[in-house]
Amino acid sequence: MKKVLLIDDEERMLELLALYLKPYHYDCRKALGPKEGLQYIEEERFDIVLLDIMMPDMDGWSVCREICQHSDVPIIMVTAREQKADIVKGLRLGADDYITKPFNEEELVARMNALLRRAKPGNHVEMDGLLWDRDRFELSYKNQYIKLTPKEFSLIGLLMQNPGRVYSRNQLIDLVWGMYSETEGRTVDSHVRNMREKIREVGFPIDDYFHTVWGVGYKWIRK
Amino acid sequence: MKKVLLIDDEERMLELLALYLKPYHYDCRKALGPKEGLQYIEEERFDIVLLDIMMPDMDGWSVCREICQHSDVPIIMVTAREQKADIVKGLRLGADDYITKPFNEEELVARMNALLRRAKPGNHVEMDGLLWDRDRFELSYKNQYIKLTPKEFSLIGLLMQNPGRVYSRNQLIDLVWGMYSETEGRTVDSHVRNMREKIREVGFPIDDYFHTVWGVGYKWIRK
DNA sequence: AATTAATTTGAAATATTTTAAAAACTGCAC
DNA sequence: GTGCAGTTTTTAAAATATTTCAAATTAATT
Repeated sequence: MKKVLLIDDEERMLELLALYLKPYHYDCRKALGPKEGLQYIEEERFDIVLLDIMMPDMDGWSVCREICQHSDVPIIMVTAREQKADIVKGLRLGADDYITKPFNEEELVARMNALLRRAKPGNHVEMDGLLWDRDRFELSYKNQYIKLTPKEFSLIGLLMQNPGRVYSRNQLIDLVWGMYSETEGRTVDSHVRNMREKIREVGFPIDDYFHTVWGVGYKWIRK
Repeated sequence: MKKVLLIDDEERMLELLALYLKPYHYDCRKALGPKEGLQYIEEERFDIVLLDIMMPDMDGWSVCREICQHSDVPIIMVTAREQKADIVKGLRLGADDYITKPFNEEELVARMNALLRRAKPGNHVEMDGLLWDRDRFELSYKNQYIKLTPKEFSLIGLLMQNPGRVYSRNQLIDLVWGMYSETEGRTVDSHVRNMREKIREVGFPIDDYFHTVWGVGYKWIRK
């Protein structure tokens, strides 16, 4: 499910956009105004941003530039019809496309998909703000990076990608260490401990998610 | 220099487009009609295609579909104004953007650049004063030039153009040395060391940007 | 309370990266 | 061709970081 960030200073427009996108199963986050938008950008990872460029507080161009500096996320500008000069300016600043109000549902979705299709797909899972990203080899929570060792990283990745499923110590060794590893089961415990500690430190409620299943092993539970 | 394929069935329109793009140093190939266009696509590699969708011989949609099957090249449709339904259709078929006739030079170029930027890493990247420029084969920091060997130059370029992504030693060898190189992974380390030293010397805080990911490889992080 | 399992702890064993220096190679001028 | 200067690769050591493992402690189960 693709995560979309909607930035507009009109509550009504946010609702409208979200309504349009609902049937397509996008996961929409609504940001009322540029400040809130930028805050979200810093805290979470999005697949695409829809940005209204006519906001009074801080102009859309600044937001566009800021976003580009912080990440590579594709941006679609939402703008009033017939302002070609502005459009060119936006594309120069780093936006990828624009759509003019009033717009129709079909075009909006088509443009979003065209951009998403071209953006490189990554391998990642996200749970309540905790983001596991294989390509970056990073685990982060609200833009705080948690430095993990390779074993810790693989371990939590496996569990997060299969929420609900219990893995015994032996299964974990087979899957993370590789089949026929000589490693003993108790070793897993050490890595689990170290990992839990590191994640606790950044404020993520790891104990609500990463559970010990007594006498069996460990599991990640989806809230 | 970016290679552009223009497909239209009017000689005049081809000339016009080429004329528009001339000052921007694109390398334009003109294809008169869809047949010729598809032939070029099969024979050469282009960075972008401008496709007129109103052609009598074979309709633009088929061409669009064909091109997408043959390659990943970004496509901008050129179309008469106010045919929103058509636009949506095109975006679904694999086009990335459209522009309506009559168009102005600025918008055309802006759209092309936006697409090229996303499709392919550009010819130069800049991070906090450190400038990597492929055309000049130069890395510089605050107007001090850092003399790098070819391997060092490619290495840092690859990493700077994909900030955040981890590259394993083997991936780096495939990408920088070329696939099927016999070079061993440890060799990368040597080049990394030499490069770090050279960049450190001019005062750039390379260690804040160029990170070792223990047990995995190296990555460039965007601050 | 007895039993069993999980967690913590720290130190030893392993693995990886960095450093440094030597060897092999390359393109170029003579 | 030969020799040179610079580049690239290889190699081996020292420096770091991770992984393992076993003993001590704590927690859960019966």
